[in-house]
Amino acid sequence: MILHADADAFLASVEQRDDPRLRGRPMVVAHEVVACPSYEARALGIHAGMPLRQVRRRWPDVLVTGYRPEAYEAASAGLFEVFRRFTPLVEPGSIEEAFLDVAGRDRGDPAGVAAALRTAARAEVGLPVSVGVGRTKLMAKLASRRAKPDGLVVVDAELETRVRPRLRLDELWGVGPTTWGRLHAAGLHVVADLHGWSEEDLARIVTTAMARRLLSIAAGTDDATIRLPGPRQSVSASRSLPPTRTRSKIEAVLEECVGRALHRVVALEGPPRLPGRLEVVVRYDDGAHVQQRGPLPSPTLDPEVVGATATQLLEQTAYEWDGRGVTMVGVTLPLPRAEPS
DNA sequence: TCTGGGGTCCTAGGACCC
DNA sequence: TCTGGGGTCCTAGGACCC
Repeated sequence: MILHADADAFLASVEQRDDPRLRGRPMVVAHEVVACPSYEARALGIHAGMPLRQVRRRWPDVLVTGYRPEAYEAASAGLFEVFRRFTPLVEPGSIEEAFLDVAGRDRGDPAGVAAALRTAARAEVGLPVSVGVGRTKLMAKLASRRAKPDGLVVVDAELETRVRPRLRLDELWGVGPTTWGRLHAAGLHVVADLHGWSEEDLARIVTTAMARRLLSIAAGTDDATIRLPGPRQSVSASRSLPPTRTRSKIEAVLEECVGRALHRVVALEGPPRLPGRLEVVVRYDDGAHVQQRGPLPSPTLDPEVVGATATQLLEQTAYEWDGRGVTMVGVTLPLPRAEPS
């Protein structure tokens, strides 16, 4: 069986763990906008993405904390240490969630393992972790969603048989607004609607990979394989800013992003990995993104060289001649595959 | 109806080689 | 010299995730 373990309101829970005054109270982790509300804040109607100003106006008593990235990374490391003690087959989904394969482990029934894992995470890391148990990754993930907050849900074979055909397609992991729009337009709403469709026909509506995945979900043969994480493929840094077209400001923010990204590449474990290419992204005040990519003169971690290339790519976005204001700039450093040498 | 700051994966098309 | 077929690699652009 597959477990999906997911820390509840991760950022807010770390803050509440570290500051007793925040416990049991509506609070948010925010910087201009809400990144993570505590469950007490969610009960009021506060959600991620809400402007902080609005929160302060409507709920003056809600407590606000800033970000502490180091604390979140440490908490994440602690959680994964606990996970890996239960099984080496751990597939990270993000800093706060993972799939675990506990089949064939001599540790009792999966529900018992899941309960023990929740207890261990609470005792050792101090965080509430919800766990879903299912035959496939999809089932485990849906189960953990329903287990929140701080709960455990097991989807056994019988429940799966009843639930699977009725799943809404937009609930499925990997189906976003675009794909859902296409499926909906074709009259497909729940998994059972896929009955009788061939991959060929479905691939005329969505991509072939998506068609294949959807049909495997309908057939109950969807993914139950844990994939162990490989080396990181890219490192990026970005910063949003008030709408501007002032070149010096934008270039300064870009330089800062280059510095942060390079710093993080240097900090990666293992042999050094030198980026040979660079991507620069600009977001305008209407939400549109523009990207420019190009090679570095040679693979390097030299901030001067990377910064110069970044500035050139920034020029190539032609932001200065665009009427719109720039609200975000960022860089991505694609990393070469780490070669066993 | 989407903040901000991260990431991954898939697909199409072109270059290049045999 | 031209045509056709095949494979691989790289890049650009999206969609989606937390």
